[in-house]
Amino acid sequence: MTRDAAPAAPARPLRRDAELNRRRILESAREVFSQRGLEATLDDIAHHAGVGVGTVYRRFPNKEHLVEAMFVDRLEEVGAMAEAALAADDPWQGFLDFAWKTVELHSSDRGLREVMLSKAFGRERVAEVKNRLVPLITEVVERAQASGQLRPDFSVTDMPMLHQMIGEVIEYTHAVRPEVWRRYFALLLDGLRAEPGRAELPHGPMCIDDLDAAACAWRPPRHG
Amino acid sequence: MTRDAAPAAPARPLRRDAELNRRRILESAREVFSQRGLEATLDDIAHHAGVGVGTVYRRFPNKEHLVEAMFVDRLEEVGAMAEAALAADDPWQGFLDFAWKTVELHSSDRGLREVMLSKAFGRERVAEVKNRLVPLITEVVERAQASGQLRPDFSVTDMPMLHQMIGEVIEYTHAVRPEVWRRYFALLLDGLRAEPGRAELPHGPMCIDDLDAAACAWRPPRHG
DNA sequence: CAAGAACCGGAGAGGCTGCCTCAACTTAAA
DNA sequence: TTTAAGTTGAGGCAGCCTCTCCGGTTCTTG
Repeated sequence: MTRDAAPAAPARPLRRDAELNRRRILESAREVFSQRGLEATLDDIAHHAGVGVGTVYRRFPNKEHLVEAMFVDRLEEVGAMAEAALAADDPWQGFLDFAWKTVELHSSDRGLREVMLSKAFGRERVAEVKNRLVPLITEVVERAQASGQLRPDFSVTDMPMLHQMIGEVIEYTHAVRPEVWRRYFALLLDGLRAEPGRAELPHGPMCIDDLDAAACAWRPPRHG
Repeated sequence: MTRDAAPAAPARPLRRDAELNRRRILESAREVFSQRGLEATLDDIAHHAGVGVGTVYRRFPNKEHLVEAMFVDRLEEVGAMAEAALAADDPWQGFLDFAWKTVELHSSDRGLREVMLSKAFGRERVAEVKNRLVPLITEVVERAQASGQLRPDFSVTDMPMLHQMIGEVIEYTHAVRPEVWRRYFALLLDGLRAEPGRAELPHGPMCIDDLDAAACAWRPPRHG
């Protein structure tokens, strides 16, 4: 559990009810951010936690600090996944597992996806964890390449783009067919093998009506 | 050139200066929408055209009508591309050309991309043109499959998802490496061939710094 | 060369949304 | 019992966008 936000806090313990509320807020933040992304309001989170907005602001100076407190742990999870991939006997299988698992994580947590792919959220701590991830993922990729199973012209910097692409599919379709992203990720992975091959797609295509429904729900991103 | 927006206008000709302004507005709308997407304000467009906002609103009852007037023609272009694809000798080459050309169109016109992939913009006329596109594209796909070169488990409904994926790459990277999307589209297409094969990627990977810059600029989409 | 219809400009009304504050009230803990 | 810590939620403030309005300008026609 991440501690509160004060820089070098003397760690004065919170009053019992306050501590309870703090937990409730964190819990709600996790739920709300994962469903609605970082655009969720602190008002939303407060309401969802059954406390007043003021209570949230008393505990976290602003949204950014809350995000920070929220996502450091989850980012560490990704690190653990990378380590598991490196421990795998078959480098290619390790790579595949890592890729599927991280995308799965993104699919279940919109907030995490946004923190991972943008530098606009979270501050030092988040950036630091992310930096620690880079060499790890690089090795996952290079090991798979060295084993001759991942195409040699693939690059670590392609990884976030993979996530970006599938992230968009998830965003577009989650209300209609929350699992179709697997189809497109499989398609993508079929283009990644060094020895070309075709895996069976793990999910059928959408029908036109699904697509229509998705198009109705979708709103394009807002500026930069 | 699309005419003005009145339902069954008696076609009273505009005054010369008014007509000039109307053209200027349309031209600016095309430019501004294509660069900044449909989130651009009518104020922006007016300013860019060197006229007052009032002038825009005098000519187009609201933003939606302007969008409508704007994009019907461009959508027709896509239809023409599909027909060209059907006329190609090699069905697979036709499919490839169509895919590359449409994505290229999206890459140069953010507004068009948004109109294509969302049902929230444009009204009857746009919807109608889009509907006419469906059977055409279906045939492009099926012809490529019948020739045995496009993988048989591909579906027409996968086409918009391809565009969605690459659209996101474009969005994410255009400020930094406006052409990398080609790399990822090639990767995707490598997963689409029935007979697996590896084409040389038409664009190298980004370096870490580029990726960082892209991540800084990127803001996640805003709700639905 | 009027006269007047059509047109222009752009400040700002009106409406929405989101971040955060504060004064009045409640409660745990010493 | 006292009091510091905690809570609350309406509302201040700021930004953003769509669209209106009216004083002033410009074209066109008789």
